[in-house]
Amino acid sequence: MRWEDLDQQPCSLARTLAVVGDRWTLLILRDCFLGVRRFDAFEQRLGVTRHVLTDRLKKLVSYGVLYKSPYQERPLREEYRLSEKGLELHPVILGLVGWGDKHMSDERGAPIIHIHKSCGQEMHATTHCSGCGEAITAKDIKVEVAKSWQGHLDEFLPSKKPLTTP
Amino acid sequence: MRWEDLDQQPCSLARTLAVVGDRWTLLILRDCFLGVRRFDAFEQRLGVTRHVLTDRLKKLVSYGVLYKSPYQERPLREEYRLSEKGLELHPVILGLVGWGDKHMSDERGAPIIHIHKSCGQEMHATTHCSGCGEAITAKDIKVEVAKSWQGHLDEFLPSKKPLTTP
DNA sequence: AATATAGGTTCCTTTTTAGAACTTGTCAAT
DNA sequence: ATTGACAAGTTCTAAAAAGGAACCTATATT
Repeated sequence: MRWEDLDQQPCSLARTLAVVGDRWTLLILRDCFLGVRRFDAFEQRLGVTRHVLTDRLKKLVSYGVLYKSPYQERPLREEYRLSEKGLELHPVILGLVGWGDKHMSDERGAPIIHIHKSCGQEMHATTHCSGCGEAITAKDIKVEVAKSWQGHLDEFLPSKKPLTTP
Repeated sequence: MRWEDLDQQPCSLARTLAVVGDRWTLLILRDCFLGVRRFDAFEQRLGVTRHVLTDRLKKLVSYGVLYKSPYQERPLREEYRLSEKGLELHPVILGLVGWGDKHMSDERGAPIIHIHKSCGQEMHATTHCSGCGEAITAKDIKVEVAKSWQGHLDEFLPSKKPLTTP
């Protein structure tokens, strides 16, 4: 698979990675969620080269994750803001942060805490089934090819034959 | 910021990206969650070069996300399996897949469906507050510097002053 | 007239990735 | 006994991406 074809793959994960799956994009989006909006602010906070930053912001705008909004005229200056589509990446950010809090923290613990405004508590994200509302882990889920894709994805799901003895 | 210092940053997102934030790693982990375990299976499914695959698998093992498990001797052959730590990345995968299902699908819809074994329903992931259990969106959450990090992270959270007029 | 600012673009170097061929230990077939 | 296949890599060269610094443009300030 070539990297530039990622958004044509029959896999939603691959298609999402076509948008956010390179070196700097998720760090840029983290800063967006923290309220950063301007080119030079991203540059200074991330230490990313201007060339790469220009490219990533353009890509995020072209996919509709960010949009440009003018904040002054003469000379025209625009800032980058999360669209509704971009805001919906929040669960991905929370998932990555939650894993890092648990598995990558040093003795000082998590640097940033999240507070649920409506209940006031310090929280981390938990993942639930949209059908029944119960909390889930990886082992609670199985996957299948969707009806509309059957016959076009036959070799995508590995067979469930035991691998250790033929 | 240099890319190789990412796992030293005072940010759990950055630290997680040090493990999973490069081109192929999340696709490799997707395949792990689908049951793929062997070097040549990853290579054929992903079309990644053997050099890069070797490097990424080594990195995932060194961070404890995967572990090697022998499935034959003479000659020794080992497969790569998700550790408990790796299994806990499932919410990240579900988050990316869910966003792609919603925003990157074509007219055939999502290619893969997820079924919650215990309730039997087709599901997608929803994100909840660990404190009160309510479903949340980006706008329900605010962030603060943790007590143990105060004084060391002053310029990390942007000030909340209005940006448009000084 | 010189300097600052925001948001880039251009140029050159270094690092990563792609693509293909080669290696190693073992087993099965000719 | 030799040949070929298999799994899991390693080694090479070429292409693509990222890093780093200087330059550009329009306006506003000193």
